[in-house]
Amino acid sequence: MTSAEIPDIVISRLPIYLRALTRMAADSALPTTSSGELGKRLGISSAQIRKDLSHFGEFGKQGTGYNIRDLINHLRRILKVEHEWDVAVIGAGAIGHALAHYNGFLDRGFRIQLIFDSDPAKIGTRLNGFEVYDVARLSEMLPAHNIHLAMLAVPAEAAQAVANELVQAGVRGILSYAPINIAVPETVRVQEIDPVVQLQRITYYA
Amino acid sequence: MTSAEIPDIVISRLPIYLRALTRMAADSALPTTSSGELGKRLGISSAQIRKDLSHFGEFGKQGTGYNIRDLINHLRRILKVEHEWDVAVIGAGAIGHALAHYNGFLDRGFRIQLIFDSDPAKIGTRLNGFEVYDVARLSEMLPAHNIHLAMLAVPAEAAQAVANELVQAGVRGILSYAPINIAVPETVRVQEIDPVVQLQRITYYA
DNA sequence: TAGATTGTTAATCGATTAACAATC
DNA sequence: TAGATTGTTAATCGATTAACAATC
Repeated sequence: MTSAEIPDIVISRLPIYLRALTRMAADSALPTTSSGELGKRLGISSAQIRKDLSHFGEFGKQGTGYNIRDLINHLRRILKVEHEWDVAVIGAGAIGHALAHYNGFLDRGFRIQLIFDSDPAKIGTRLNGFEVYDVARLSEMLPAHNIHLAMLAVPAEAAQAVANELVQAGVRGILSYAPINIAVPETVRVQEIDPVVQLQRITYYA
Repeated sequence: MTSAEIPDIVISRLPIYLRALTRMAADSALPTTSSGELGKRLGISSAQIRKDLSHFGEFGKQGTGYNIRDLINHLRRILKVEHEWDVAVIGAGAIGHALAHYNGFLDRGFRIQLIFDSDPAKIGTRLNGFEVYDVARLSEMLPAHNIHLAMLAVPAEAAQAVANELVQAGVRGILSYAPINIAVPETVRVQEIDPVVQLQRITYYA
């Protein structure tokens, strides 16, 4: 009954639940919600939500539903975002720039700490207050700052090589914006964001 | 036997296959590949790749595998990206800026045509050569330019209202960067990109 | 109490995989 | 021919849903 056996498809829905609940907490005066209400909002069946949550404990009350703030706290703990993770951004181009300026990270568990680039013209400049460091210093600086998460926003040609360095530097998870499949040891988790993949999932149905 | 009954999970893998094949075509001198080779590259079983493709036809040859260029063309046709789609970007902030400068769209089936913002300071300026238009002109300009796809890069508070306007303006698909669940009629397809959701899928396993 | 909603069970539904005849 | 690999079938595996006793 370790967490290892919980299906990844379940895990992938938890951040969606957490996001919707956080919004409900901000929008609504009511302290509670139900699997029915949450499901309607997300287009998911109430049974699926209850089943998903049941992998982790009993968070609701019959007749009443779920206390929103409590469930938020449970999900934060489950997803390990009760505290902030320090994150490095690799690549100070347009995507790195957008990431550095995005203000939606902090209250959802992530704090950008370091930004790297390989372009001498960018190294030493500042991006939203962050100094841009030489990517050559990855292996030195990530361990020194105890950083285990990285967002990869370099050109596709460079992505695999940089990913290798990240792994060497002790990174355990990579959010990759490069439109390629990067290969990493199975101890390292990769999630990728490729807008074209998402767009093509739309056009198929056109 | 219409395409409507093909599982969405299958559709979601096709852009990944297409992307990997395009890379293989560029990298390798060999004209063919096999489900085994492609699967190894993507961490997917060869059986699954053959099964997925079998929904659409017979594209391979026993003993030989698949001609890479042919399979690319089949997938482009299936995903309806043989020709480019004109796309609008709503929001000329950091994300809109990154999208406007991204040069990975055109050869994968998408061409940014119009950019909108609500900020008077941005309206009329240029972003990578594109003029930024007043978002109030959405409902006039999208139909005039025959645009049915949009990338939504506005603040979360504005996202639902803008999505409503997009739907009104005849948009059939939305790629949303807003960290909320936007509600649309079921004739409209939405895909969302939320880096925090992806990061939380990583930290769970930490 | 009556109404609402949970957590869980069992049934259903759907996706993945193993295996192999066909054949290049 | 021998080796390789497809497309497909059937079996297996896993996820979703319907239903309901428990209970707030």
